Amino acid sequence: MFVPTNVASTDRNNFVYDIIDEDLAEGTYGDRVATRFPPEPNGYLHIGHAKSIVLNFGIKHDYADRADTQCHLRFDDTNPDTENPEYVDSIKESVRWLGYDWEDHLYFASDYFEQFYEYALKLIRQGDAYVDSLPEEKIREYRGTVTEPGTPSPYRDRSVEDNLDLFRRMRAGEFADGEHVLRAKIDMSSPHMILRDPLLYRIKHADHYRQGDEWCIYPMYDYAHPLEDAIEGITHSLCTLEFDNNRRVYDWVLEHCLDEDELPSRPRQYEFSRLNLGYTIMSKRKLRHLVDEGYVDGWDDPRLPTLAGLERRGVPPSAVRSFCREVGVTRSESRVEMRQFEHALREDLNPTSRRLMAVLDPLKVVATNVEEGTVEQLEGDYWPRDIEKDETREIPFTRTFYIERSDFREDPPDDFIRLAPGREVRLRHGYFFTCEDVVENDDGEIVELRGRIDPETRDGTAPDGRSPEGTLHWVSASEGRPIQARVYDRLFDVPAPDDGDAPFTDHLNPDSLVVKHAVAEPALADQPEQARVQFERQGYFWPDPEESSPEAPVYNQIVSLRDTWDEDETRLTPEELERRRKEKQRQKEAQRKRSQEGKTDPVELLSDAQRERFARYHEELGLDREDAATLAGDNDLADFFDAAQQTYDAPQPLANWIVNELLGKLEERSVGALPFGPAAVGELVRLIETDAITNRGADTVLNEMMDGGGDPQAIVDQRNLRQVDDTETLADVIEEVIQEHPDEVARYRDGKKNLIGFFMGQVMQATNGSAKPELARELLQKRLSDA
RNA sequence: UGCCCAGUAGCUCAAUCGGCAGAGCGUCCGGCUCUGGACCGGGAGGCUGGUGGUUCGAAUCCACCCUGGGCAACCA
Repeated sequence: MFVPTNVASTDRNNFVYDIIDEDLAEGTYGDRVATRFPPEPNGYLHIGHAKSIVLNFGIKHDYADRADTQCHLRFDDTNPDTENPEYVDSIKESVRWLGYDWEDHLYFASDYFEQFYEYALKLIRQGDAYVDSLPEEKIREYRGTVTEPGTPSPYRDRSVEDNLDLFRRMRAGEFADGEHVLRAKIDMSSPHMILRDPLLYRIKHADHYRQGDEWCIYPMYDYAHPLEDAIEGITHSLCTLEFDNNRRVYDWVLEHCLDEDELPSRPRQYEFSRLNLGYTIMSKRKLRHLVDEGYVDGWDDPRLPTLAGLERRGVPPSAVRSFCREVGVTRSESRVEMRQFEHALREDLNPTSRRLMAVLDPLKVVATNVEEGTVEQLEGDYWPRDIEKDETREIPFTRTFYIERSDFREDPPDDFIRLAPGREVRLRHGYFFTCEDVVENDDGEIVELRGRIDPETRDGTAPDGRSPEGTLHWVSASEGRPIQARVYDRLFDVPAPDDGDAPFTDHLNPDSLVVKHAVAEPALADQPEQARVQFERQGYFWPDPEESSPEAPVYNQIVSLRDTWDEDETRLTPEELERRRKEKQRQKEAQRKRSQEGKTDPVELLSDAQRERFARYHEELGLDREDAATLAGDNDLADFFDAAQQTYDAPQPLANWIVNELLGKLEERSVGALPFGPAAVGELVRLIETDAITNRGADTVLNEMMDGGGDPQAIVDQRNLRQVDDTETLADVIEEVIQEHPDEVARYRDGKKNLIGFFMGQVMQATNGSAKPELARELLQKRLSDA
């Protein structure tokens, strides 16, 4: 079991953690934090799911010291057509592999079928659900489109008795598939398609892998999911962005199924963006296609982003966890570069993998001054000097050995620091070697290199102090052991194989798997079972768990070493960076133009009646165009504005406040739902305009009014928000702030003038936001420029 | 031509109540080195999608616009 690190819990904050912090502070759920990972057992898990698993189970660990936490593994198995136990097992296995433990919180949505049914009866009795007998196409037709409202089904107004009877008979199996459905009665004309009477249940005479033929009606996701969360006492229900729309039904279901007293602590859904990785695909359907059509070797093919594939490839689960923490949790869609994942792998593997030598693409080398048949045992450290581990192994050196074919160039470029004719290199853990001859076959292919070692350099240093630039790995020809090395590259050769019109299989990278007949030093056979090792200068490898055997070792490359010399087409050269920068600049410029061209006068968006009101606001009251249009465009808001003028007749300041401040705090509420009326706002604006309070003080007052109403003047008195415009008082405050922040003062005087904002912030904070800002700023600037 | 979501460094993300625009990756330069790895030091890279507004002060609030994505399954 892994122990979460402090880094993970304190540094890796995200908006979900902010929400949990707040709920904990307010006691929304007491001291409970319950999350869940709810896969449907219809496929294998992939790296995208890992993000969700790490988020959900990570919360359980990160909050364990502050709250009563749990994370459920729940199979969302409400569709009998696609689900089966094989997937259940593989999912459990992958969650465990990632290092997480659901303890005794293993659940199946199918266990709740009876409860779902009871809740459905409740909805019907409340008049919130009805049985619709329209055929499928008609339902679709009646739903309307994104631009046209839907029309109610003729069955929408069936009596509660009829609905109850029909629904019971649906369950009893009296009807064929598709004859009836149960629908929520919400709003067929809602601009949110999802609220146009969503389906709750459909008839499906199918065997369920856990329930058998017990049921012939099955609940839909939108209905089942919120109830599953509520039944299990989930507090924060985290899912991906595409469920954003569904949240409206989620809330509706809970608000109509749960009792009044359960609502304050009901589960809430929050969405985050799913993980997209470059050069691969993440859709279950497409992954299945690759497996079924034989493009890859099963769900656990090491090239696949499935967790089973990563496991087989040798990726350490700890690396997947830290990768997921690194990419973070946000609501903005993004595509993470593969190199970010590779970096996480290397970071994990570097301190934990022994170094060994293996030549993947062997080129024969003969050291002519070494006697034939002698085997000299050299000693080699398993760990580089910067890793504090001290272990060695013996490495046999012989007259004939292999080096990497790519480590020799007959005609080397300037910056090539490896072997070339006449050039000396260091053999890792061994002698300096100079190449003297190149032997080619009839085709002109290099088949052998000949040269001499310097016997004085056995310990890696020369008596005369010379030191070759390059160091090569090598393996004795007679003592080395043949192994098969499978070198993997990205599965696709484009960053986004999902995009575009061409079938995604067109972008398959033909070189995603290269099998090498390699040779490794003998010590490789002495490693613990399934040990991950680094083949020096190449990458990290481990034995394939399925196909490797002591007699015929097969090694998978987990990830290559970072290589700053080899040409890599995905490498970001300075030119490429410059190109991208310019490209971005161009796009911004183009966008600017388009946004200017597309700009419309907000007045054009008004109806005729609203225009009349706009004209009055703009021409008679003298409001500026935008404010007038914004107010006129919202009848409730405009009424509110008109009423507020009765209290305080100052149109433009009132409009400013209502549009710029009140509107921002309203969010989804309407002005009618506020705990205070227009008179209070009129009063508030009067306080500002008469210089009784500052804008910032007014903001504090408004916030308090948003929570519980109240009289502005009373709040001002109670919270002591009266504006401070007394020079002496302010000077004292400023003096104090300056004394407390000598560093910032120095930096300000050094030229970092925008620190004035910082100082203003301090002054405002010290005065509870009631310092007269213009005066404070003036005094501050004066005081700060005094040397 | 509806509703919802999102635009901050090349990439992924931060930025407390509106108050100093930062970090990791990548990149470049230097150091160290028996891995062209790792490590250490330093640099470059930003009109916070745009325009206007509110404010002493806007990445953050308001309006309009631009770009990208999601939603019209008896899938989840």
